[in-house]
Amino acid sequence: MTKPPRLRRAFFARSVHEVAPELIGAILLVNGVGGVIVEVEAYHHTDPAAHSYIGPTERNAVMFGPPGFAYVYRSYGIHWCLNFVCEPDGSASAVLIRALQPTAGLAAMQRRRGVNEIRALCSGPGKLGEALGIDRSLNGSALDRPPFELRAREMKPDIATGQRIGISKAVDMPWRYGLAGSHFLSKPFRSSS
DNA sequence: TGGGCGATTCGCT
DNA sequence: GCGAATCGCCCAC
Repeated sequence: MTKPPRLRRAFFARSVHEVAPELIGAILLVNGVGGVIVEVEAYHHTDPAAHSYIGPTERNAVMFGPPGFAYVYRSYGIHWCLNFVCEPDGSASAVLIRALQPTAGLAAMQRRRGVNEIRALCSGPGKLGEALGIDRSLNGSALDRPPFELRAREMKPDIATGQRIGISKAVDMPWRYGLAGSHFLSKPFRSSS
C-alpha cells in the first residue's frame, strides 16, 4: 500500500482559510507518533486574536517567516502548542493544531500523557503537544522532514466549522474547523456545515 | 523592571 | 461550573 504524498511547502503557501480545512483528515506524525488531524483553528495576521497581530516579536518570529514551518509556543506557562505557518513569506498567519485521532505510537502517547484512554491523548492543543513530545526545540522546524511527517488526506471528509475556543478577541469568527462527528475533538461542534 | 494575562488542563464542588 | 497551576511574553511605569 502506497503512502499518501508528504505535505510540502507549496501546500502551506496559500490562504490560511484554505489550508486549515484541508488539514482535516491529514496524518501528522512526530518521530513516528501521532494520528489523523481532526481539529484545527486558523489565525490570520489581521486577526486581533493572532499572536502575530501586534507585529514581529521574539516569540512570534517564526510566523513572520516562510510557510511550511512549525510555530511552537508555551500556553499558560504549562502547555506546548503546535502551529503550521501558512501563506506567503511574512504574512504571519498560522493554523493551530488542536486535536488528533491517535493512530501511531499509542504506547508512547499514553506514557507521556499518563493516561490510557485513547480519547484523552490528543483532544486539545496542550494534550496533543504533550502526547507528541512537542517543545521549544521544534519551533522553526520544517514540516516536510523529520521529526515531522505530514501526509495528505486520501478522501475529502465532512468538515464542521465553528467559533474558536479560549480566545477573548474576534470571538465570533468561525475559524475553527473539525472532522464532523469525530469522537476525538477537544469539544463538540454546535452544528456541522 | 514588575504586574497582568493568556490560542489550557485538571481536579474538586 | 469554577478556580488553581504556572511562567513566558509584553507593555506600562
